[in-house]
Amino acid sequence: MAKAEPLADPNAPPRDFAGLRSLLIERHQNLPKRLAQVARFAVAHPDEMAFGTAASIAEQAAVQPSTLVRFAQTIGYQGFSDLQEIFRSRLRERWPDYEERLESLSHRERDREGVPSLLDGFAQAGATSLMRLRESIDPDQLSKAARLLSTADTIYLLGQRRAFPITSYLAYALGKLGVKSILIDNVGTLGAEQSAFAGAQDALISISFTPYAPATIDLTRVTAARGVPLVAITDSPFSPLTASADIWFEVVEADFAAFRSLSASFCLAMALAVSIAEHRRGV
Amino acid sequence: MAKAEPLADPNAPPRDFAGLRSLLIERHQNLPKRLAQVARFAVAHPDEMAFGTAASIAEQAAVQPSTLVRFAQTIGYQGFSDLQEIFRSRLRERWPDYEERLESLSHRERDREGVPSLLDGFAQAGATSLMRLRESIDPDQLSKAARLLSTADTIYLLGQRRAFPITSYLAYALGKLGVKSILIDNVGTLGAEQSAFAGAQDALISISFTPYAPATIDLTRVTAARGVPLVAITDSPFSPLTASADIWFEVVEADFAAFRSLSASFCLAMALAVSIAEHRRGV
DNA sequence: AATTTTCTAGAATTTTTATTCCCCTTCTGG
DNA sequence: CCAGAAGGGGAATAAAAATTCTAGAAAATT
Repeated sequence: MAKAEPLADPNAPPRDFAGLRSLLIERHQNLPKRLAQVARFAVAHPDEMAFGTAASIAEQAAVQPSTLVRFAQTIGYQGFSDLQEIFRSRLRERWPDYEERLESLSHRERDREGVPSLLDGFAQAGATSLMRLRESIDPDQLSKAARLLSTADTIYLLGQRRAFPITSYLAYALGKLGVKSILIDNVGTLGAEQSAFAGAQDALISISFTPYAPATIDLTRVTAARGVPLVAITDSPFSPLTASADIWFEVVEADFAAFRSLSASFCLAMALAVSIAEHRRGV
Repeated sequence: MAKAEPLADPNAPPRDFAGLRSLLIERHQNLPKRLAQVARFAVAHPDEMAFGTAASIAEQAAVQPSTLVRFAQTIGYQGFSDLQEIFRSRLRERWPDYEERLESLSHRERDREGVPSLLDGFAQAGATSLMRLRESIDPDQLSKAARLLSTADTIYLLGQRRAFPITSYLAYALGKLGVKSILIDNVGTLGAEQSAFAGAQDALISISFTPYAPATIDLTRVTAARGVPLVAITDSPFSPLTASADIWFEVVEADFAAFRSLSASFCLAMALAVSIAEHRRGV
C-alpha cells in the first residue's frame, strides 16, 4: 500500500486485440503451466473469451475460474472482466483489413494520455464510417436507384439541417454532370412551392437523419404521395422516410465528441450522382 | 417430460438475427413508446446489445433496465438474457448472417479485375484524404485558429459552390455548440449586405477551392480589408485567400472519377468548430 | 535433501446483474 | 370527464458471476 506507483506504467497491458495477442504469444513460454495453458486457449479461441463467463471459459480451458483472474492480473489487467473487454472490442469492430489501417492511425493519436486530438478523432470517425458504408450498401440497390433516377426528367433534392450540406453538394455535382436537378432549400419556407411541379416523370432524393427535420418529412410525404418516385438516404429502417420510399439506403455514421461524421453520406451521394450520369449516358 | 411440444410455435420469437431484425422493424410501430425506443436502439446498435449489460444498454437507450426485460418478454423471449443470445450469435458467426454474406459476395463481383466500384472508389478517396489531413495539419495552427475565432463576437461563414456544403454545415454545428455565426449564403446576391456589419470584433471563415468562386474571393477581400480577422481553408498556398488570411489551412483532397472528396475539409471544419466551442467554454 | 518460493485448486466472499413487483402515470373508450 | 387498462419508473430481490483468500502442492534454490 505504501509503495509508490509510476503514473505511466511501462508494463501497462495493451488495450487492443492485436497487441494483446502478440504479448500472449511472446510471454507464453515464460508463464507458469496453468497460465500458459490459458494463454494458449485465449489465442486459439478468442470468440469464447469474448462471450463466455469466467466459469464456462475455465471449464473449456480446463482450469479453475480463479486461474483466469490470476492470469489476467499477471499480465497486468485489473481482473478477468478487464481482460475480457479486449476480446469483446475485437468483435465490436470487425473489419479485418481495416484494423491494421487504424493501427497506424493510433500512432500519433495520443496528444496526451491516450486522448485523441479533435482532428484525429474526427478523421477516425470519418474513416470508420466509410469502411462501414462499403460493407453495408448493396451495390444492386445502388444500381437500381441510379436507374430509377436516371429516367427522371428533373431530380428534386430535399434535405434540411444536418442533411442540407449533402443535398447542396448533390445540386453542385449533378449540375457539373449535366443532370437536371432542383434543390429544395426551403428558403423563405417556399419548399412546398419549390417542389410543387414535381410529377411522376420526375424523381425526388430525400435525405434525413435523426432527429428528422419536420420540413423534410412533410415535404417528402406530400411529394411522394403525388406519385413522384422517391429515393431516400437515412440512418435507420425506422426513419419516417422509408415508408414512402421506392428505394432507401441506411447510412450509419460513426461519431466523435457527440458529432456524427458526414463522410459516408457524402460518399454515397457522390457514388449515386456519378452512377446516374453513367446511366444517362446510355451505359 | 412426456408432454408433447409443438415443433413450430407460430408465436415463437426468431432465433436468428435477421429474423429478429425484421420482426423489430415490422412491429416497432405498434409497440408502446418505450418499447419502440428499445426496438430502435436494438436495430441501430446490435453490437451494444450483444455485449452490454442490461444496465449499460438501458442507459444508452435512455430507458430503465426493467424496460429491457419487459421488451424481451413482450416479443416472446423469456427474458433479457434470452434475447441477448440472439445478438451474440450474430457476432459469433464470423460472417454475421446470410444477408450480409450475400452482400459481400456481390461486392467482389462488382470490382472484378481490380476496377473498384464507384462506392469503393469514393470511400477510398475519402479515407485517403483523411489520412493525409492528419499528416498535413499542424495542431498548433488549429489551436491558434480556434483561439482567434473564439474571441470573435460573431463568426461569419463564407463559401460558395463546392465549398458551400462545408460552410452550411459549420453554420449548423456552431449553432448547436452555442457559438454565434452568420452564414453568408449569397442568396439573391445579397452577400455584400450579409457581411456588411462584420467588424474587427468579429471574424470570418472563408473556404474556397480551385477554381475559386469569384464571389468568395471578392467578398473575402473586402471584408478582410475592413479589418475582420480571417481564417481561410483552401487547397493551395497560391490561393487568392491566403494573402489576406491571418491563418490559413491547406487541405488537399484525393479524388476519384474526377470528383474530389470533401471528407478532409469537413473533418477540419468539425475539429475547428468543436475547438472554438471548447476555447469559449473553458478559457 | 531441506527450505524457501511460487503456483494452484477450491471454498468463501463480495460484487455485479437480471429480474420481479409495486405503485404511480398516461392513455383509451365510454 | 371518468373509469379502467395498459405502460413505465424505480426500489427490492434473487441469481449469477467475478474476485479474494487460504491451505496445500509443486518447483526452484541452496
